[in-house]
Amino acid sequence: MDSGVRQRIYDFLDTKGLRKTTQRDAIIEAAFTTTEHYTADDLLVMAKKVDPSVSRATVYRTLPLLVESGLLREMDFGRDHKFYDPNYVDHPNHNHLICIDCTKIIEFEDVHIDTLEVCISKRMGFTPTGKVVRIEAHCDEMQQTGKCRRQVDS
Amino acid sequence: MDSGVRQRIYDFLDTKGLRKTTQRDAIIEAAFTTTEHYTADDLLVMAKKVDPSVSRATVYRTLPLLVESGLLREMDFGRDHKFYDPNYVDHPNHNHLICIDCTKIIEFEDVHIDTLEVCISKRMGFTPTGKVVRIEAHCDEMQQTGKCRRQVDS
DNA sequence: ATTTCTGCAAACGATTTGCACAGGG
DNA sequence: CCCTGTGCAAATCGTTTGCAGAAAT
Repeated sequence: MDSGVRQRIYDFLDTKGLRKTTQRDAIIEAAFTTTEHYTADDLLVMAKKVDPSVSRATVYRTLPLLVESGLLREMDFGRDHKFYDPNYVDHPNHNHLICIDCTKIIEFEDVHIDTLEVCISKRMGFTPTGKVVRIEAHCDEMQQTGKCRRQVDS
Repeated sequence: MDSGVRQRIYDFLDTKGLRKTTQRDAIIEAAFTTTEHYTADDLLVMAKKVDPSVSRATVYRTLPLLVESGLLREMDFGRDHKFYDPNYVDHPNHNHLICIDCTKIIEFEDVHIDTLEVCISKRMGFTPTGKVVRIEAHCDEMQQTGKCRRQVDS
């Protein structure tokens, strides 16, 4: 976990007059030590490994703070639960491609998309602050060989 | 409502061995007579105007069918409920720009995005089947005049 | 006649919240 | 000390589901 992350969050909390606690610390530690996407419940499990006293309620109360700080991103895939993506810290403009064959999510960046985002917005009289780009696609490998190499998914 | 839409849905239902019912008819009528986005509950209200016997359960049971048929699209904005967008029938490739100032949602199409979708996917070894592009932006008018003309929102 | 559909109301499940105590400043 | 943060358990609320009767083919 990038040591600057915790500092950035505590600066953010400070600005809001919120306190530094062991539970929040454990949740932050867990939230940014992985590069995987996770649900609130996943995070609870991970945070409990850091500090078993962390409760589900605190996770649910902390998540919106992390999102508001801008370091964690809430993702709405078409699925049931909300997912969270900690990788925006290092890759603020990344996008997602979802493999229909193995449901694996691949992150990618593309400057053309970023440029288009601005151009299109400006054309309509807007100044963009963010975007969500999600592509759903079939794996060519699956098409040709009948199986998807990434299919190591849980 | 485009008369072909109902036919297309009933063809779809037929393929699945499902029946034509007055309630489904009312829901379909309501679902595609508007160009607004709506929630399941919104649709219930609209469908009840067509046929008061329509119940919430039937709306919830019909919505996934319409989505599966490809004529209705489920949209995950960051908001609480699921929204549905009936405009993919006429504009299968449209995207959304959300005005942060008035929360209004503007639909737009852009061939460059469509091209990029294919190029980027291919580069990674995929064949795209669909995309979600959502831009969040500030209204320049708001920036300059202090108010957003579109702010006639509910 | 057979099978799917429906409305109703109860169930569900992720998330939120009220409360009394714990802990940071 | 004061005020915020916490765990617990109960509440919330959009959505799903079991059931018995209604409707479609």
